[in-house]
Amino acid sequence: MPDATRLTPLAVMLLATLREGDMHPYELLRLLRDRRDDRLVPLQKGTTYHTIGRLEREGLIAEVGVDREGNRPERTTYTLLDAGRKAVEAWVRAELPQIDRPGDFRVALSEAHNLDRDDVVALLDRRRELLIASRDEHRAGLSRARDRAVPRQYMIEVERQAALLDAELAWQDSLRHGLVDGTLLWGVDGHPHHLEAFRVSKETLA
Amino acid sequence: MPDATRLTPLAVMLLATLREGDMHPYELLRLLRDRRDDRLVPLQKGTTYHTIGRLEREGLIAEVGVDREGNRPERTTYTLLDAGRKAVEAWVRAELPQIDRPGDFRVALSEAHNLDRDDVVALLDRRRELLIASRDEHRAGLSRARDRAVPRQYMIEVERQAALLDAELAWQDSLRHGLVDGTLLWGVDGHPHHLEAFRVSKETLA
DNA sequence: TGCGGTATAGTCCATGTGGACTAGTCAGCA
DNA sequence: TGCTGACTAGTCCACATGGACTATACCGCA
Repeated sequence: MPDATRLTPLAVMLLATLREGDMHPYELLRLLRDRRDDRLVPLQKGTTYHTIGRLEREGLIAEVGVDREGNRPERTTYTLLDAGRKAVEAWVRAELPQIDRPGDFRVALSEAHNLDRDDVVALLDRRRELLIASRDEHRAGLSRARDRAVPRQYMIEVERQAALLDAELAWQDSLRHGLVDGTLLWGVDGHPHHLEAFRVSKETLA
Repeated sequence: MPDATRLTPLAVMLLATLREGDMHPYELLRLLRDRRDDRLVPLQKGTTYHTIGRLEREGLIAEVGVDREGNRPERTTYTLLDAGRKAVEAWVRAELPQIDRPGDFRVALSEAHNLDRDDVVALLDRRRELLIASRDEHRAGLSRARDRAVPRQYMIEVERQAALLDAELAWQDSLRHGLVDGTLLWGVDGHPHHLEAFRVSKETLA
């Protein structure tokens, strides 16, 4: 019921950004680029406009007037609907425990601050199991390969993957600790001046 | 000159697999699936057939007869042309030093054994600089954020990325050591029975 | 005053992807 | 013997992506 149509990572970023206020597509794009969000998703113009159109047809955002400045092309401003807000949350909940689609996970992690602490911990715990299973499969493959005297040069990508999975596990466990023992402030507790702080945080990478 | 048209990761895998002998598309697909190469690239049927068609039009592979068994649909067998062989190598050379498109890098790494040792070291050294630059940028962003008292909850994705870049660097340095001090056998030295060993190595993940 | 470059704002088309569909074959089982 | 499900082999269509294109406004500089 939450949504039948699967959101793309870009769609999620656009919806999430619209929480900060009504905007027109080009403004969204410029904002995300200034914030270096092209680290997370490719930010192309064509794709952005198409995505906005789609989100409107799906009832997640809506037009709120067409303003025009001087003789420039008209700018259609959009607003985030409640369905859109819910769709983001559902998407984050769905992607946070996954390990395929690493790109999507990064986006989900960036938007995880919308969920509350306990939910994030639970979702990441599910992810942890998948990480361990995958790491073990890779290790098992490596030892089978050794048994069969397979030259190591063919296994370097598997070795790398195992190493990175270990690193991911280590990082995630440290995040978990921060979340459960309260070291890492979360949600409303975490930001003194609410949205202003958020806005700044995003610009800080530039 | 090497290629004007950009290869997709799947195309590279298909070309690389055709080195093991002439095959028809379905056989390629089944082989790659058995080898769990869907770890590296999505292996869909539609995409596979389209890619094969494209590779033929571009002159990287060629039909070598249409065989048919019983009343089943005809199977068009393809062979790897020399241009195709070169295209794979060029692609690997191009992707191995990059850090955007992590998925492509994994494919390049899997096929790196076609290049010789010194080339791989040189290409990875270029990549190392990019890794360090990116890691440092992420760290700089984090300390700027601290200075401006940006709540840490908004920075967790950046923290993660910095941590994973460190892990990647550590892994890559260990690979480099193996390559330069000869611990890691490479190229023809590395495999006692040539292609048989290779074939086995791929199946060993299953 | 005129020129070029960049920013604003958006459209359009070629290509790539992936799920749905077709259709025959074979093995197991009731 | 007939039915079901899985495997073989491939086609087709809807959608997403991204580069190219259009067109106006503004700023600096010569």
